[in-house]
Amino acid sequence: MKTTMRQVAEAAGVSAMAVSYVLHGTGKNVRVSADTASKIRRVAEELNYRPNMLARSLRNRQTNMVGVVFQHFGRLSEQNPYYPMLLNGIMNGLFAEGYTLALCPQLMQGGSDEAILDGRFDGILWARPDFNEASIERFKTAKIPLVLLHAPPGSIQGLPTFCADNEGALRLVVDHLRDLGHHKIVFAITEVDAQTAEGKDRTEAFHNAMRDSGLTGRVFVWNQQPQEFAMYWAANRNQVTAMACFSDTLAGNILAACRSLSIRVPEDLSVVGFDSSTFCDRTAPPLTSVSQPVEKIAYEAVMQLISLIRSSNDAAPAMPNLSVTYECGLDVRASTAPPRA
Amino acid sequence: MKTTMRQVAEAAGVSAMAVSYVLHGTGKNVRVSADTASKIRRVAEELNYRPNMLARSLRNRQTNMVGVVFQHFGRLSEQNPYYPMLLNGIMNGLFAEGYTLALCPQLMQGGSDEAILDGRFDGILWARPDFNEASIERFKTAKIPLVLLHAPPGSIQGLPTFCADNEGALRLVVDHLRDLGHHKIVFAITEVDAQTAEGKDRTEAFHNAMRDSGLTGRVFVWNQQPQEFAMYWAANRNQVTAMACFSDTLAGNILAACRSLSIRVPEDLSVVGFDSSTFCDRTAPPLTSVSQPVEKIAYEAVMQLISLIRSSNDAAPAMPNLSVTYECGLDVRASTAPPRA
DNA sequence: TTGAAAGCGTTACCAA
DNA sequence: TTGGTAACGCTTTCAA
Repeated sequence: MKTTMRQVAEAAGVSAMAVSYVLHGTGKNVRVSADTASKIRRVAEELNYRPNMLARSLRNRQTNMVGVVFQHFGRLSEQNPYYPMLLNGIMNGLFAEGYTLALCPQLMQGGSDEAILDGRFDGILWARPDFNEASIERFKTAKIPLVLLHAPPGSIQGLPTFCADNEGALRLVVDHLRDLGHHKIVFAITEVDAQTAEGKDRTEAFHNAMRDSGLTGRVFVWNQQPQEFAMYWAANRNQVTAMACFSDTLAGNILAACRSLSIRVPEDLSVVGFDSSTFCDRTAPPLTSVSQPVEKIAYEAVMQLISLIRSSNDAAPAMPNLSVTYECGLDVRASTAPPRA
Repeated sequence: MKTTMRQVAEAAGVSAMAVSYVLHGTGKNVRVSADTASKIRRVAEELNYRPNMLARSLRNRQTNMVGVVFQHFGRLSEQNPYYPMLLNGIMNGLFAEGYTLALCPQLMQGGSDEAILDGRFDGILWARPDFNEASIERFKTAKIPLVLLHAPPGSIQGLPTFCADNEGALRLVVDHLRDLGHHKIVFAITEVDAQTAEGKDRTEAFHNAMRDSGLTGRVFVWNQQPQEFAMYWAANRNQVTAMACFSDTLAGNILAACRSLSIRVPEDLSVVGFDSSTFCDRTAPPLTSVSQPVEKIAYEAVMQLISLIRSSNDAAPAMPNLSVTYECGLDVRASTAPPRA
């Protein structure tokens, strides 16, 4: 049997609330003499008392738990270190502030998101790229602190969003390729990613950057089947000398597809990834890629969420409309080169 | 304001427990007419009622939450996909059974492990390689379902453990290297890993395998400083033609160190990793490595934990002494070859 | 300075 | 078939 506060109180010859005050600093109208306090502490120690968090949470209406949703259509990639980096940022932020990170099936498996509302979580970090109007609406009416990652600014009104500066990033990519002499540049994206807000944002950013360079960009939506890539290449080999990819993972798959089709990178095709993780140093050839501060983004989103949680009791809720973008860089490696004459 | 069960009951003109029965199937002695039931459901819908999980957990003494401890001295590696694989296995098991995965700071940051006992978790999955006698003792007395990963059989009595078959794995490695013609084989391990139970187990397994092959094995404990490796090589270059490493990550670092010292792999030195993740295909040269079914191990450990949780209410607690090991394979890639004559 | 009592939202037990 | 009552473990308010 677990020891309860009452048992401690009884054994120490005091009331339950004295114990509560001494051990948790609760109750402002209460003063206990130093003697009593130390006696309570000793008795608690002797009885091996452990406060029950459930009861405290129920009473205090706060759980110190944050729900995190980061699953991207299934499984974590084994190749792309994106999620470890994301988790590092999240854990750094949450743990330093004493919050527990929870991944709950209802949130992760995309069933009903009632779990958001059942009192389990003080706040939600939505780090998954897919969300639709209906869920956004529920988020807003839920009145629970909520922060979104991967949500391009403007895609959502009234909720704080944290996202890479896709516009600037794709400008870097296009400028780099154009400076190398490329004109026939294609943006490659998977069918799945193409449906996310960030997918749409990067696609649009690509078009904008191309237009500003006086070029016309085209998009290759790939279902990740090898034969589909072979067909695309057969039909378009004269229309494309460079591919800017939505992610490193996709770029890696394209490198593999090129290898099996004897398409030489970068001689026949330049390839650019997005994320610039350690993964890019291991590919053959090493992958030129957009770098974004994943861990920093995650960390700052978490800290914003925590401040939102802490101020949610106050009268004036702190700026729920915050929208932060992060500047990206371009790490040039060996997968890009001038096109063949 | 959140709608409570009582409000639903009042609005429907019934008692709270009728609501509880209809919505959660609780209370066996209770029958409600079909009319009443549907009315209750309708009213609950209208009032947008959401059951409060905290209250239910407090009352039922179960949270459907499992605490997972997997942090290995700091951060998740960005190179080694070990943790994504581990998490995939854990999430597959937990989510399918409706459990929430929690990472809480007290458990992850190695402070006091009181969080184990404060009622938050139905069970604990200890997936971290470090544990000492004292913590084991607390685990046992805690009486909370607990399963350990990375704990070699025999290292812990009275708790279920799930682990790779290190003995067989290192036999595969030594046999492979011996068959190639190697005699001077060294087991490489980091200082940190050397202190874990699994580190000790693999070291011992290496010695056993070497002895059975009529060889004498030596161990290189590396603090991961480049100059330390340079010194080791300068002093031992004639005593070592092959290194069996504790992990892929370590093997990767050794490959990098070799490159900077112009030590050719595999001509001058054969290197073997442990885990055989996708990481091994990306290294130069691709890394020969022991394969272990990480995801399967994690999944089955989780399922065992869940069955332990479910039977912990029963009279007969289900075999707490289970100890499972998993057969490993050897994926031969390009980092091993016969030694130079 | 201390204690008694009333909740938080839910479920189990027992009477009706 | 129903409903009251007590309890889960803690904290706050109010009274002593």
